Amino acid sequence: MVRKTKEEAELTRRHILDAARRVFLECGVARTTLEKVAAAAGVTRGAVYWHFRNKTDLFFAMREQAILPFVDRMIFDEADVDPLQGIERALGEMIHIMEDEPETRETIEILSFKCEYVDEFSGLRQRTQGQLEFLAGLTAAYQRAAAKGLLRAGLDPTIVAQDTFVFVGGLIKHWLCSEPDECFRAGALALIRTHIALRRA
Amino acid sequence: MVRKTKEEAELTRRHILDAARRVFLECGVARTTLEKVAAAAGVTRGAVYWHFRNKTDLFFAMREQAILPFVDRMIFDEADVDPLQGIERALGEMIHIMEDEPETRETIEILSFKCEYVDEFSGLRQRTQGQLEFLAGLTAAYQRAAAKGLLRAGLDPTIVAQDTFVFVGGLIKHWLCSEPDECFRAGALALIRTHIALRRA
DNA sequence: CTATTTACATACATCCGTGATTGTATAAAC
DNA sequence: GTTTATACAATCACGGATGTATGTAAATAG
Repeated sequence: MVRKTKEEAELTRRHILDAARRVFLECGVARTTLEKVAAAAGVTRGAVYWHFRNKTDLFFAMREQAILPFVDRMIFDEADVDPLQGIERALGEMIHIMEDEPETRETIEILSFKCEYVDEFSGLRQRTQGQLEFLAGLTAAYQRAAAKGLLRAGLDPTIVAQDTFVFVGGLIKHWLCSEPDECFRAGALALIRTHIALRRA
Repeated sequence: MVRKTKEEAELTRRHILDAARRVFLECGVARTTLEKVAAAAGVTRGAVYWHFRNKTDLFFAMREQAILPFVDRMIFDEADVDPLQGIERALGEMIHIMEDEPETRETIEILSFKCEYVDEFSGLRQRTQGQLEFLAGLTAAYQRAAAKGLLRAGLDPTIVAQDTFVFVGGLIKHWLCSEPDECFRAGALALIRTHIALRRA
């Protein structure tokens, strides 16, 4: 049997994407061969080339799929009574996503440590749209906190937002570097709590 | 003329290392070919293979050379009257190194965005000895600050040290991502100042 | 029921990077 | 002054990855 129904084809497409993530994670993007991906997906390179133009296309497709749920859940509620708590909740949400959504975590791990930002990938390195929105959301939330008198006196909402933005970048990096059983992971939420508490009036 | 004197040979070795850094930075480690490195250094692959066993060897040699000065200058003075200011100075020093030592900055940029942590490189990803020492130094400095009553009440030195450690990781990442003329770079020192000020009693 | 398109598998041509081998002129050792 | 080791350059053989071209059987359209 060769020709598949549309639903089956969509299924193999997903299989290929899943396989790509696994192989990217294990071999790195550069050393990943479409042959390896195909084998991991139980198909041949023909199938991969049918669904994706080349490795780059496959990479971006995988990225898109995993990044979407991430940004969707990183929203700061403008009607929040306590914006600082809202920020803390959002950061905690990040940790939880990485904890119990392996697909997303693995993709972030690939983007962080398993690919080289050159040529067609160099565009990803500049702050992406999602990152800028996140920073903007942080800034707005801190401004709302300041307006409510919840922010410690003398703190510039813009600066603290950048500080938290930087903190998040480092947090993700170190969280991914640490082993699953390492105390750093268990302490991540405490770290976030301290981070926010430092800014509270 | 083929055979060179020892000093000349050492010079070509340095040329190759410099060229490797440039090519790694532009092409990424994976897409860097020893032919490119050789061409950039004005020699042939024969010379490269004479001085280095292979690309991995060359990579680690480049890394060692640039990382050494970095850790040397990241020392916390135990006799410091104001440990918090000592930490602030150390973090500022990092920024200054990245600003006016292009070799070190480029190497860190390669390590951050231009190589994939798989196989022979995966060992670099776990916290290295230098990183652990840095974290230990931070913790000790914060403990000294706490003992002197300089740390804000209720703060655990271990936690704040981890927080600063995470902050540093994020700071380097975002600093490298930002363009040289971007306001983020100019504001880095202010960010560090705020970061420390938040912890002061 | 026929024609056409789909969803792949298979086969092929090409290039590119690597490592090893060989060649060689000179510096250094004795 | 001869020998030997050095510091490369030049050449070669090889595998491996890519993209494309072709084959094909079944699904779908008409």
